[in-house]
Amino acid sequence: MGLEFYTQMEQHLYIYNTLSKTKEVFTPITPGFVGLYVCGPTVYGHAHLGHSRPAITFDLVHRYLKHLGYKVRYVRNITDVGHLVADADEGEDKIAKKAKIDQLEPMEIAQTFTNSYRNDMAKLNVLPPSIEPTATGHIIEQIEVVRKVLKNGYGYESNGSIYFDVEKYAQDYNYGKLSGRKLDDLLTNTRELEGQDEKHSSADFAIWKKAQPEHIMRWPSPWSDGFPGWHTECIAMSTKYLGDRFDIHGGGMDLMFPHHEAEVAQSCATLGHESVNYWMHNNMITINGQKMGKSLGNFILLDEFFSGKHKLLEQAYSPMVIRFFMLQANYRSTLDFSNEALQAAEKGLERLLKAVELLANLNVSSESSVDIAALKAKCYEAMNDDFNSPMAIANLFDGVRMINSINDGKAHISATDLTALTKLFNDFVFDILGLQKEAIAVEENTEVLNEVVDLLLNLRIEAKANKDWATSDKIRKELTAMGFEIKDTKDGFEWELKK
RNA sequence: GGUACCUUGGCCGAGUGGCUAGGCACCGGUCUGCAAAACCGAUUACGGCGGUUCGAAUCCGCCAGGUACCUCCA
Repeated sequence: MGLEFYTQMEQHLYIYNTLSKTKEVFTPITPGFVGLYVCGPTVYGHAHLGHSRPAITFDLVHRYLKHLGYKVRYVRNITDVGHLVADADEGEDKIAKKAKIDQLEPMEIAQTFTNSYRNDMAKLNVLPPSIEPTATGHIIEQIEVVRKVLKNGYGYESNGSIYFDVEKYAQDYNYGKLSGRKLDDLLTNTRELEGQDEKHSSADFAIWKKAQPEHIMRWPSPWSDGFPGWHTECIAMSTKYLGDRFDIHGGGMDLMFPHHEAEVAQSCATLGHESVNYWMHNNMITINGQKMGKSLGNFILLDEFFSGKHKLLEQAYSPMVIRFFMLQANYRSTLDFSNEALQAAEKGLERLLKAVELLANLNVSSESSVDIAALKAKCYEAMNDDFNSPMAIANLFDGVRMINSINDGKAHISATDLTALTKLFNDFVFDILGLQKEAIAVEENTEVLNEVVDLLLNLRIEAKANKDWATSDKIRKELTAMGFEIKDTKDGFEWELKK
C-alpha cells in the first residue's frame, strides 16, 4: 500500500478543474501529500438534504485520495459567525434578540447545530475532516487578511466597515476567472438595493462589518467592533492550515460566485498569487424535479429521511440508501430525488451488499472463468476519470453478477482470483465508496427470535413433507408480511429479516 | 432581464462522432410443489426544429423547459 501502490497504478487521476473547465491530471504540490479544503455548513439549522451532496462528494474524494496512498489533510470549516441576527426567515425571531431574552448564548445555538451536523454526517459514514476550524476561532487570522488587503490597496473603509475594492483589483488581476463572470456585466446587471450606499461599487463585498447594536457576536478590530465578512473566513483558514498554495478547494456550485471568486481575489490581493490549484464544484439536488425550498414545502431534513417523517416521503430511507443514491450519479450532475428513485437505489444497494457477503462462502476451482484483473482495471479507470462513481458502481455490478454466477455453480474462480475479487470489493464498496452494512434492526433478543423463526420454518418443512401446502404457504406468507424473506434451499431454508 | 450549465428508455442515471453502460420496474425462460433469491434472454432512448458529416445522443444554430448564480446574510 502507500505510495508504492499509487505508483503501481499506471493511470493518472484526472480532476475536473473549474478554473480551466477541463479534466486535468492531478499533480500534488508535495508528492505524496494532498491539501483539501471544503466549505462546510453554516450552523443555524439542522442539516437538510442539500448538505449531504458536498459532504458525500468530497468524502469520496477524500477516501479515494487516501486509498491511492496520499496523506490527506482535509479541512472543512464550520461557519458560526455573522448570521446570528436576522435570519433568512423573516418571520422567525431574530436569534440574537431571542438569545438575549432567553439567556441563550449564540455559541450554544451554533454548538447545537454543529453537533447535529456531525451526527448526521456520521450516519452517512462521512469521515470526519482532519481539521474542522470554526470562524469564531479564527477572528485574528481574518483581521490579518483584512489588514493585508488594506495595506496592498485593494480595500477601503466606510463607516467602520471594510470593503474589497473589486474595480481596483480588476485592474491588476482577472476578477471573474473562476466563475466566468465579467465585471462589466456584473456592474450593469446589478440592481440597486438598500444599504448599499457604504460601498463604492455594487460589485464590492464586505470583508469586515461593523456590528449593529443588536448584533451580539462582535469582536474588536482597528476599524470597529464588528465581525468578519464571510468570504474572508475560508481564505484565512484554508491558507492557515494548508499553506499559501494548496491542492484542492471544493464546495457546491452555488458557492462559486461570489464566495469562491472572492476567495481567489483575496488570495491574490494578500499573497500576490492564487492559493488553489484545483477547484472542484458539486452540482445541486432537486426533489421531484423542483429545487428545494422552504416556501415550496419540499424542504426535507436529513433526519426526516432517516425517520421517514415528512409528508413527501413514503417511507424511511436509511443513510446508506441516501449515500448510495448520490454515488450513483456524477457529482457534477444535478440529481433528482423521488420516492421511486430512492426505492430503486435501496434495492440496488441490497443486491450489491448481498453479493459482498457471498464472497466469503464461494467455492474455489483450479481455474477461473472470470476476468478479475479486467474488472479491477475498469473500476480504477472509472475513479481516475474525475471520481466517476456511477461508472465504478456499474462495473461493480458486473462483479455482482460474477459472484452470483459462481455461487450458482455457473461460473468458477481460482483461489488467487477470489482473493483479488474480495479485496477489490472491500476496497471499493467499503473504503472508497464508504458504504456499510446497515445495523440490524432487531438487536435485542436476537437469539430467541432466531429460534422462534427456525421453529416455524421447521414446522413448515414438515408440512411440506406432508404436501400440506396450505399450512406451508400460510407460514411463509405471514412471516413475509412481517418483513421476513424466506428462501427454500435444497437442504431446508434460509431467512432474513428485512428492515 | 443577464451569465453559465443541463434536458437520455416506465423511473433514476452513465456515456462527447460509428462499438451492450448500470440499477430499479416490466415481460419470457431455467430452478422451485408454488414462490422468493439467483442466472439466462427480450423490449423500451437520446426535449423540438434545422445544419455540419459517409455517419451525431455526442459538434453548430434557433426554440421550449429546468437548475445555479447575478442582492443582503451565510
